Amino acid sequence: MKETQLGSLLRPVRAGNAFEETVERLLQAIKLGVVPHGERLPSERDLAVHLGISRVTLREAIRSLQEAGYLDVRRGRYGGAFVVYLPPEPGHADLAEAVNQMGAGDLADALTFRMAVECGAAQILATLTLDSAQRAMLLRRLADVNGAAPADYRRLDTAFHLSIAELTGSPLLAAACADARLRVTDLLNAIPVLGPNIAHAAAQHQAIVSAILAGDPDGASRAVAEHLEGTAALLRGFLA
Amino acid sequence: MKETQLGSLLRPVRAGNAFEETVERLLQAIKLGVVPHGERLPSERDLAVHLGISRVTLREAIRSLQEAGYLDVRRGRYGGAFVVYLPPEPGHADLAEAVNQMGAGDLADALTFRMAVECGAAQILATLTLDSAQRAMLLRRLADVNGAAPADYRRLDTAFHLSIAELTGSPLLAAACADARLRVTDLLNAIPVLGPNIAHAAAQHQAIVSAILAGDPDGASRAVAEHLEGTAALLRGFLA
DNA sequence: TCTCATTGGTATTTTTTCATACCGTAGAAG
DNA sequence: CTTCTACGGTATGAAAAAATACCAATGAGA
Repeated sequence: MKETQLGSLLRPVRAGNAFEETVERLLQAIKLGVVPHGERLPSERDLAVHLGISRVTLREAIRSLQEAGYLDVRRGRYGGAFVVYLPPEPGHADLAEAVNQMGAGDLADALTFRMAVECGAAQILATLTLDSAQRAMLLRRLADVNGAAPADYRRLDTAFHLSIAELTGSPLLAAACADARLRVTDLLNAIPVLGPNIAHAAAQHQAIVSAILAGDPDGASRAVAEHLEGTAALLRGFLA
Repeated sequence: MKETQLGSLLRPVRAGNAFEETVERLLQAIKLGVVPHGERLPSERDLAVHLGISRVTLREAIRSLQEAGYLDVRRGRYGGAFVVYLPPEPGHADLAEAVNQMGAGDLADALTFRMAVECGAAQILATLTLDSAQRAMLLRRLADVNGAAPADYRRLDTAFHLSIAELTGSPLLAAACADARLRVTDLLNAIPVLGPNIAHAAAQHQAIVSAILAGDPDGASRAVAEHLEGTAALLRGFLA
C-alpha cells in the first residue's frame, strides 16, 4: 500500500490537549446555536461525563469562554452556564476574513467532506422506511427553518440538516455531519441572510425532503448536492 | 434545537486514554495491511509526531503489540518495529464471534456510516475531472485487487476502496472512509474469501470505476451502494 | 576494520488530567 | 422564613502524558 494511505490511518490520535479541544467544542456548540442565547448548558457534572473529561478540565474551558464573554455563569440551584451569544450581522468583509483565516486547502477539504457526508446521509435516509414520528420530525424541522426569523435562521437551518443525519439512526454519521458543519460555521455565519437566498434554500430544502419521503435516494443525494453547491461556490469565490 | 442534537455536538472529546487509542490504531493499521507483513513501521520519533503523542506513550503501545506478537522490534540503525501478521484463515465461527463482540447497534451504525461516506466519496470523485495520473492510479488499484493472491486480497481491496476517497483530495473524507473501514475490519477478515464472491466483487469494482471515469455521480454512488450492501446483508444476517 | 548515522532503550522532570471530597450559594417549595 | 437540594467553587493527591536529555546497539559503507 502506498505512502499516502499511511497518512489516513496513522493520523493523529489526539487533536490537541483536552482543554483546547473542549473550548473549541463548546464554542462551536454555541456558535451553531445548539444551545441558543439565554439557554443553559448541561451542569458541569453531566457535561464532563458526556465529553469524557474531568470536571476540572471542563471548568477551565468554561472559565475561558466566560472570560471571552460567551457564557454567563451563575451559582446556586437553577444556576449554570448560560449562553450569551447573538449571531453577528454578517458582511462581505467578515467573509473574506473568515475565508482567509483557514487555508484554501482546508476550506476545499471541509466543503468536500461536508458534501460527501450530507449527500450520503440523505441518500441513506431515502432508502429507509420512516415511521410517522420520523416523518413528522423531518417535516417539523423543514417548517421551522421556513418560518424562521432572521436571527434564528442559521440555527434552524443547522437543525434541519443535522436531523437528516440523525434520522438515519447512525451516531457515527450524525457526528460526521455535525463535524462537517462545524468546520464551515464561521464561514456560513459571515454570509448575509438575504431574502432571495432564503427562498432559494427553502425550495431546495423542500426538494430534499420530498425525495427522502418519496424513497428516492439518487434524488435526495442530488438535491443535497445542489443545495450545498450554492454556498460552496460562493465560498470558493473568495479564494481567488 | 432538540435534545438529540446535543449528543452529536457535545459528544466525547476523548475516546479513551492515549495509550489505548494508540494500540488500537496501530493494530488496525496492521490488520488492514497498511503496513504489510515484514514491513517496518515509521521510526518511533516520526510516528510519535504523526500520531500527536509523546514517544513514551507510543513506546508503551508498541511494547504491548510486541508482547501480543504483532511486532518484531529490532534495535540499531536499520532497525525498527517490523510487522509480524499474516491474515488468518477465516471461518463462520469466527464471524459469529466477531459480530457478537460488537453490539448489534454498533454494527448497524458502522455499516450505515461506511455506506454513507463511501458512496459520498465515489459520487464526488465522479464529479471531478481526473488527470491521467489519477486515472492511472485508480485503474492500477483495480488491477491490483483483481489480480490479488488470496492472502493479499483484503489488503488490496482496502487499498482500492481507500484510493477512491483519497483521490477526492479531501483528507477529512479519506480519514472518514479509513475510519469506517476500520470499524468493520475484524468482521470482513472473518468472511471467507471465496471464488464466486471475488468474481462478483470484481464486477462491482469495475462498475464503480467505470461510473467514476464516465463522470456519472449517481451511477458511482449506486455501484458502491450495491457493492457494500452485499457484505452488509451478510453481516446483518448474523444478528438474528 | 572502523565510522557514524539511525534506530530503539532508559531515566528524569514537568505539565496536564483525573478522581475525590467537601464547601458555598441561591431559589423554589413548603 | 426555613429547608432542601441542585448547582458552581475549591482543595488535594494520584495518575497519565509529555518534554527533554542521554545511553546503547547495529549494520551499511568508507
